[in-house]
Amino acid sequence: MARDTKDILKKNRLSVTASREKILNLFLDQSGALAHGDIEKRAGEKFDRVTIYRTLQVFVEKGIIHTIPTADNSILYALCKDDCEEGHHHDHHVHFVCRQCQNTYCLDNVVTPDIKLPTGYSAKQIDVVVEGICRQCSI
Amino acid sequence: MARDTKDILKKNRLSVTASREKILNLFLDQSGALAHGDIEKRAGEKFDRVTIYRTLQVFVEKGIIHTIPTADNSILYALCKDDCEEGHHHDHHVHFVCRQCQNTYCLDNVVTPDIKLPTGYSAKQIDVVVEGICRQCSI
DNA sequence: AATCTTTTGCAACAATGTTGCTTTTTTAGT
DNA sequence: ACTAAAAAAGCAACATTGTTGCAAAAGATT
Ligand SMILES: [Mn+2]
Ligand SMILES: [Mn+2]
Ligand SMILES: [Zn+2]
Ligand SMILES: [Zn+2]
Repeated sequence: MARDTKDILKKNRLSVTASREKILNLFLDQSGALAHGDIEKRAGEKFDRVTIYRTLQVFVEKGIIHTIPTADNSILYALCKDDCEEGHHHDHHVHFVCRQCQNTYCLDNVVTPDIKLPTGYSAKQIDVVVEGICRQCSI
Repeated sequence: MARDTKDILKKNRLSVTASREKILNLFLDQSGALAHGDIEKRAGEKFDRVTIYRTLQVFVEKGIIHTIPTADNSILYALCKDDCEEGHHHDHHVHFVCRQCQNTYCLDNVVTPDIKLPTGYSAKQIDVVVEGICRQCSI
């Protein structure tokens, strides 16, 4: 349980609690994205499902984590490494879903491209999800 | 109930049934994407929920409709206008979610860009979802 | 340490999705 | 058109996932 978690929570004006530290640590210890279900399993039966839902919601609102769109009805969450703020995210990176290991990664260095839209449409946010084989799995 | 639906179903070697025709027609009559819930409402209480689930599943497998990734845990479906085949989709267009009317549209003429990935990653499929204001809503 | 505030856990509920089985409908062959 | 075989629909039961209100517990502040 690194000291980091307390700092991150305090910096975001959140009270420091066991579940918040635990859940935040899962994200810090992990390169990929996590679904609510993953957290429920890895947290080790310790926390109520409702607490996890509420914690994830607060983390998203504070700009600590962001959601990743998927085509299969599961919301994924990953740490924000960009300069996200409360109520305002700035995640402009591409997400990668591996068909083999099933993990989803933030490709923090791959910036979402601009998209030329037809007249009349204006873009506020662009999400790119690439599906394929990740580095680990192509070795 | 246009003649089209029967043809489309037959072309895909599916038996022609009332629910399949009804659901297929909802997609044909509609420019935007539909969620399972939308279909349940618009079909007018006529069909069992299970039938709708199974119909959507079959349509996706046959390449008649495709799913659209969302960040809010709802699977959206839209007609395939590209040359999709059974078990193999070829939808390479961008999807647009309007923040105002909440509709999701296939921008069939906007092709998904290539993404340069870090070494080791290989792409099989690229999904782009643009969020903003649609043409209708910006008038 | 005492108080005030926030978060947690619980229970109950709602919504969504799945499965097995029976009945009904469709299809294909006569 | 009639019949037999095959496929799909409907139903019920269940599983999973997400939501809400409220009392108890824990955290922050003085
Ligand atoms: Mn990300
Ligand atoms: Mn589409
Ligand atoms: Zn992988
Ligand atoms: Zn709109």
